[in-house]
Amino acid sequence: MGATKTDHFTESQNELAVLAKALGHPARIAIMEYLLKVDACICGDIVNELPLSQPTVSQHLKELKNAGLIKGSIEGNSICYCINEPGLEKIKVFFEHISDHLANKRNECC
Amino acid sequence: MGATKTDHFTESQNELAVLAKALGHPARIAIMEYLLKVDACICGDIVNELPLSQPTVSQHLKELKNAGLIKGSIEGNSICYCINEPGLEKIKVFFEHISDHLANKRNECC
DNA sequence: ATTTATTATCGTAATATTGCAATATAAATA
DNA sequence: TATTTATATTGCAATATTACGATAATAAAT
Repeated sequence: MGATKTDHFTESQNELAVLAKALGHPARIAIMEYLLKVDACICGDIVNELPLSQPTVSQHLKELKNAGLIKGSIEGNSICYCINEPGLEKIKVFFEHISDHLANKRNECC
Repeated sequence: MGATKTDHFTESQNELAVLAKALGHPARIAIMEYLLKVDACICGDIVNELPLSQPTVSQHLKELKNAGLIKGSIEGNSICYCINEPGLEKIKVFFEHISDHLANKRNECC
């Protein structure tokens, strides 16, 4: 045991879970926020922005990339990272759906 | 090692990470979707809706509750679970911010 | 070609998560 | 009160995540 039973859930559920999981670490939230703040593809200095070692940051970047939340391209002898919109779009839609539901019908039982 | 360095990040970053992490499992996405679908506090049959054992579902419910995404109250000899709006609001705002940023300025470098 | 700078991978230790059987708890009902 | 019903907790095994030092890989600059 210990492994998630992904095959028992829908593709959509697994996809959302992967995206949410990728954001489920403060370092990865910090990376996303930084990429938004500088408003550009950022080449390099993400490591300097975080209180973590270079290998650890590299690993977090890899996870965000695998989840489809950021993308990176080679730019000289550094790598250019930026936000990948399609990935974010999926989560955004999920929360929009939730908001719609909650706005339409307020159940008061709890 | 192995423990997340929460004290090196801001409160907001940790808070968002906790919320995202709670949604980072297909079973918990499924629970949220079910609570939305039935559009009511649901008393009981969540276990029947999921391909997991009762203790496992109970544990997932606990995690969603700890993260502030759902709330539960005792209702006879069962428990009434429903979505906790303030918790969802925080993540929604995070994604709205991201959307705004991306809408305003499209960088084409990647 | 060698150095320098930047990012990725490997190896490993510490910790966390996932899942379930067994058991406990609490309320309703016979 | 005993029984049923619904949910929670405990304990444990399997697996995943987090973090970093050491090392490798890559590409520009010298």
